[in-house]
Amino acid sequence: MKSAETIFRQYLKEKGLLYSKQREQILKTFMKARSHLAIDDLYNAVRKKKPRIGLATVYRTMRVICDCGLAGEVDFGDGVRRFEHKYRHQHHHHLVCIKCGRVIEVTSNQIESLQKKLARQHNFAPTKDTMKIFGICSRCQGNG
Amino acid sequence: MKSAETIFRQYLKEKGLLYSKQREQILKTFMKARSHLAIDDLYNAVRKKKPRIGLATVYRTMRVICDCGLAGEVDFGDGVRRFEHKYRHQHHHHLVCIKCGRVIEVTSNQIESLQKKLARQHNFAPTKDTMKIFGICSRCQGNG
DNA sequence: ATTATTGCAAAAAATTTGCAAAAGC
DNA sequence: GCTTTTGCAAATTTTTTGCAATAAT
Repeated sequence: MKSAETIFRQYLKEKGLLYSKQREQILKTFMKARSHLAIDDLYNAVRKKKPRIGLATVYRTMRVICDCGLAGEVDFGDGVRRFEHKYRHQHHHHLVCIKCGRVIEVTSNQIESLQKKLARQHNFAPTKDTMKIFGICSRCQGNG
Repeated sequence: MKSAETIFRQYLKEKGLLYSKQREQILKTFMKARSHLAIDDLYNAVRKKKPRIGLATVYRTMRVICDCGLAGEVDFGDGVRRFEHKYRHQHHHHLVCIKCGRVIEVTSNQIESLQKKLARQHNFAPTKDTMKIFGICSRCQGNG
């Protein structure tokens, strides 16, 4: 299977874009980091390696990384845009704890097929779907 | 069944808040309008009745209207915050057309119960859930 | 009379853009 | 060498906040 870097390089070449040091570093940092990072988290992490990098470059590069399918945007309803990994990650949904912010990833083939069925019933050609359940996670139910 | 206005008034009283002309007008305009309106749509609609109203008042009031359960925030992934009706509306999910922006509301008891099951499996106490399917709607599949 | 609310303008926060200098191919 | 990208700062966009004047009970 192709590495994330290979996918990125091929995508850039295909679109006539360049493989800059900055893009390389941002991809590396993103791939290494935990999922669900905000731009700011990523910006700070990248700055440790490349202190002079600009925030705009991180924004611009994350768009490209999303476009090539290695990352996806997620929104947990708190107004903060986050990115999650899509390389070697299967499609999943989220349980979002409204107390501690923890995010649990879950998969369900049954939900997938119900989604497909719903789309079919409405003659709707689906390209993407998201499902989130907000609530209190097991850890937080114990503490006040 | 209580009217939306009654619910709003009772909520305000209960919280020690006042029933101002502005709040009255914003609720009326919201209740009359189609669902899924952005703050700006609502602001413009309200201004036709009360030209001197401030945008901040609309923001502040919509928060109260959400808090009392008459409206809910929705996000269709385009960076625009919208509000939908929750008065006499059953819980539903959305099919969002990425071409024309049309939003189709759908309900599915099966999905609801799978969501509950998923939550139970993770010892997660759910308070809210959202599901959205993005894709091309039937109308748009015909055109180009 | 007392307290909450308003409109306005200013502040914040998040994201995008213009541009000259630098880097990639 | 030509084109894309970068860093920076400025501009946009969206939302919130401070505050003196006003309205609600």
